[in-house]
Amino acid sequence: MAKRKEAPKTERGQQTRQAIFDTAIDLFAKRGYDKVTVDDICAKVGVTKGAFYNYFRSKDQIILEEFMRMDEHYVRFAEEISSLPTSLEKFKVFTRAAITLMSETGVRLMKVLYHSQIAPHMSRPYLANERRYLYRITNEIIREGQERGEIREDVPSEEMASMLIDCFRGQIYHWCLANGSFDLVETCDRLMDLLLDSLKPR
Amino acid sequence: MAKRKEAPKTERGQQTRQAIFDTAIDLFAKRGYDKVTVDDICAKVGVTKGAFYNYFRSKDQIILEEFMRMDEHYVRFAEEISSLPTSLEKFKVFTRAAITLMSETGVRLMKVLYHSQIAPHMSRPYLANERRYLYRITNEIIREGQERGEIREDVPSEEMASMLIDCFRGQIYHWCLANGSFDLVETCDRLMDLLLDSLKPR
DNA sequence: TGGTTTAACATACCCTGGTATGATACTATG
DNA sequence: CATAGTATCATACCAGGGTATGTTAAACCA
Repeated sequence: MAKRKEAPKTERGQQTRQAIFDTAIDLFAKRGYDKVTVDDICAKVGVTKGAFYNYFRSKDQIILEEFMRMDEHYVRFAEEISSLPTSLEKFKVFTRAAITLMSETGVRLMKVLYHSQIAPHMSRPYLANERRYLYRITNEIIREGQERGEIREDVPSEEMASMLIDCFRGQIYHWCLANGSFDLVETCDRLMDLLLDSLKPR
Repeated sequence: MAKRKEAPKTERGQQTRQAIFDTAIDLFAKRGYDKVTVDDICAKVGVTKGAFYNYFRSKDQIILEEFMRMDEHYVRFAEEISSLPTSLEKFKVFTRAAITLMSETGVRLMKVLYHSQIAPHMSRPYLANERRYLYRITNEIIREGQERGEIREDVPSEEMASMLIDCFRGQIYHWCLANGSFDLVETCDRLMDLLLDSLKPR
């Protein structure tokens, strides 16, 4: 599922791959993604492009992999909300945690991600992969809410989840466009207030 | 405001610029944006890169300019909805017209736009320019609705407009990610049903 | 009319992400 | 032990967007 180009098969390969990854993330954080060339990364690690492209299919993929790790957090969030009384509250708290995570990740990294995911050659963008925990958990919250009669049932849960995620994603996209010049969490809180109303049964 | 690199100052310049623009749009439509090089465009026009970059600051800007023309349509839409009875209906019809326009523009072009607008070096993205007609008109509809008591007043109209636009933008982003594999207008119609509820006064 | 400016291009080049291919060294197998 | 296979990397190269620097020719003055 992770779609890594190819996992290293030797101990040495593991280390090289890891060194490339760590160095890249470090340099990106310091200078910004577009100010770091693949050659820069390789030079600092002490290898050449041959090594880089043996383990990563593109420069973008470094960012994508860093982002995919974030998905792991969602599972933790899902556990933490299990005790909340209503589905609406679960949705609210879970989403807020996710947005906070984005915010902490920083606009620079998020911007690179949102940029690369919509690139012309990108075939199966990770962001839209409905098997991600983000989708599965959101869908489950909605579905449960519908079952309990706390959420309107005229829209299938999958579709509802997708629409809601897209709404917040629009805010994130805007946040990236604006280079993080407004508080993402705060804005999404207000959006949440709007959306929660529309979820209640007719 | 248009931020064109530099407008031609002679008749000949006008024609060259126009020829480059028309040829580029034509080639993009036929082969797709990323399958057309700047040299391709220049070759067909019969000039060199020197001419191209004298009139356009980047390859992306061709797309952006095509898109900026679409903004003109919004003014027409705004006139057409002026006779509708309620603000909610105005918002609904106006937004639907805008989305339909995107849909007709095609996912290929929209994808290039959404991709280039979020590029690392992009400083003042046109999409987020709040002086665009899209923002001004939407804001005016909301403001009027609040004045009439048809729309909740606990959120300032500018902020409300921005949030709503972002919601639909999230759908468009998703649509681009999915390479247009679902019906954008239809999906946005369903989203509209959700959002309208949440706009009503508390 | 001669000199000066400047718009409109042409030429040559750089930068950088990505690829194609080859060399090396380690491992498994007969 | 010889051979084949394979993972890891190095070298050389390409493509394509973008830039820096001329060169030409028309317009504009004095």
